[in-house]
Amino acid sequence: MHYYCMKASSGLQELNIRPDFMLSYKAMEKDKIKKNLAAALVKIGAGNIDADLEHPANSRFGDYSTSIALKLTKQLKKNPLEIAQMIADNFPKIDLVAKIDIVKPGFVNFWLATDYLINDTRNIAEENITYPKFYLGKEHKIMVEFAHPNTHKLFHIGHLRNISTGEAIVRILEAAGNKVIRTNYQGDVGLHIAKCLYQIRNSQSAISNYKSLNDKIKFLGEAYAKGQQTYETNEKTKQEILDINRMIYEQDPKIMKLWKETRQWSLEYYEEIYRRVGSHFDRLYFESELTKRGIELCRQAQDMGLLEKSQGAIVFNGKKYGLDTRVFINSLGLPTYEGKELALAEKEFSDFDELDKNIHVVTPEQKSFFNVTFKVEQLLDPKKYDNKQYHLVYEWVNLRSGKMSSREGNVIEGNWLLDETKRKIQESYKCDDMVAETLAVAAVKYSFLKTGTENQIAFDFNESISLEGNSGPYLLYTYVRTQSVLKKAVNQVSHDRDLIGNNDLNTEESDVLRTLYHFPEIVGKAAANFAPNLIANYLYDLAQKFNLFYQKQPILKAKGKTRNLRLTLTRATANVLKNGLYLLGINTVDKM
RNA sequence: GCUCCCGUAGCUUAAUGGAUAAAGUAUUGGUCUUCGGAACCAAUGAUGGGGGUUCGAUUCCCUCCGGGAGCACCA
Repeated sequence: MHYYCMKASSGLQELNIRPDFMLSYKAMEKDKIKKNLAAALVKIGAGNIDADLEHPANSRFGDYSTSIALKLTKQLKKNPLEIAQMIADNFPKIDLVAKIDIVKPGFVNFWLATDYLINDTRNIAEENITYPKFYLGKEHKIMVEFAHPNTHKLFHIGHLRNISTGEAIVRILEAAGNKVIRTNYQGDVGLHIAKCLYQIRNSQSAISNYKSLNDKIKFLGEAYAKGQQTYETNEKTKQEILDINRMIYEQDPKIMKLWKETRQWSLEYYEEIYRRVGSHFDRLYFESELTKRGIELCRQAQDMGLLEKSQGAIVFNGKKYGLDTRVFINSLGLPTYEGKELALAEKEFSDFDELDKNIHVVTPEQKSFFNVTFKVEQLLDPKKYDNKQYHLVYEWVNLRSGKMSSREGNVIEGNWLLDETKRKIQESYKCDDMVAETLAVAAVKYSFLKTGTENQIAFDFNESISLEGNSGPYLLYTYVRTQSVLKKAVNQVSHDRDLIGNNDLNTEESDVLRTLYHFPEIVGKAAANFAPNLIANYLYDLAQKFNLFYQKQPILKAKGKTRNLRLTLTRATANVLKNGLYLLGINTVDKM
């Protein structure tokens, strides 16, 4: 077994991933070339160094390329082309490599033997795909905490981006060999709820008036907006809202009935959305279950000298660590978000035995919050928390016209977006309800996932949710094409049939062939960088190449070996699309 | 004021320090006697400004400009 270290992106360096837990590849093409390249480098006197080896962006530069010769000019005191030639001359002859080229400034380009690639493709066509392993510790166990909508509020398109990202991260890490625990932390106490409940208590309409889930959620949203308004403008009601907030924290029976019922509305509403987008959770955590333990842990931290009293509150003084100062227990004696986080961490790290890592999928404005709480946890119990917590930043979904805010009433609800997309699909194309639903979810999820998590999305319905070009429906359409062809292929490809020896491929066949085998590597990279967009981009590239191949090269009308090869390429493309889309949390359809 | 993130074609986005900066969309023109036109081909069009490190910078460093976020009792 070779251990293969993948370079972590800058954001990942703070994970302190130990090399032996990185990626363990089972002898892939790349490892074989790397090994022989290393041998050649020793031979020419460059010593034991790790050379770069990548797929060139342009396929005319071969399947793999290294720029190591350019980097060795000083050390070897030779010009790069000379060094490149020496590397090529000393590279051990192996069947895998058909050709080595030396190019301009000093690149060494490797061309893989077509026979090998065809063999790979045949494996993929038989759905025999092995992903590289990516482990973050010896337990191979990771918690991914995502979605986290707060009760009594709308599930908006920002949450939709979160849940799409979180779900994809979960599936990718699972594919990379980990046991993944899905959790979801929801705020069901706090001022936003007090505002909402205050308004309901003081309104004329009884909550029993609202029957459908839709009406209930709409009612909650309106109540919150009004409560928010009076909180800001009326000092007297502000005090009453603060009282209600305290009652919720203290689980005062006078407010519990209303709180429980409205909270349940929210939870049912969220369950419906989770089902709709194909997510589920192993454990839902709630702020309300953390109040008591949060206070206890803060007291404990205070006794240890980690937290201190300041202006009636209990705070963490971050200055000596270069961090912000933040409040853990406010001057009313209630635990803040920070205080409760200590109790959450304790639960999360004991409910499922030992974890290698806990990944929190959360927007960037909570950086300061996480830096501080992670620090306090680590000081509280280094053995338990050291290097275990990670804040995976995903960025906001903003509107072209500006930020969404409930105050402005321009919050775009997740369900609305899915419904609108579905409607648009059904207006433009003939397809049944199930297919339209799958396509809508695919279009929405893909539109979020194709962008890197660290980029803000400027959302515009007509432009963001596309059904053509680089879109979810395009990938599904490509998959449907493959299914259609494969169904019509009366003589299924016989995998025993010798495809090898048919090396005279045309450009389109070759391009598909030379893209298919990247798939496991891409999944490994996506896992190591927590970057679903790498898979999205790869699938799109593959789909484009397949569609061009499909356009120019008849599959079913071809004869003999050519037909078999083309069918194998088609089947392999289908499998990569299906498996890749699964990793993105997107279902395929056979007809559309 | 301090800290962090982001500035790539009209718009939305790609690009482990590598080769001619890649797509979608929009605009214009083309492809159907052919396996699904939600497709394919072509044209037009870009790294915010200025320094630096390097054989090589969209990428790393400095600075300026522009956008976003955070910095004590919200979550």
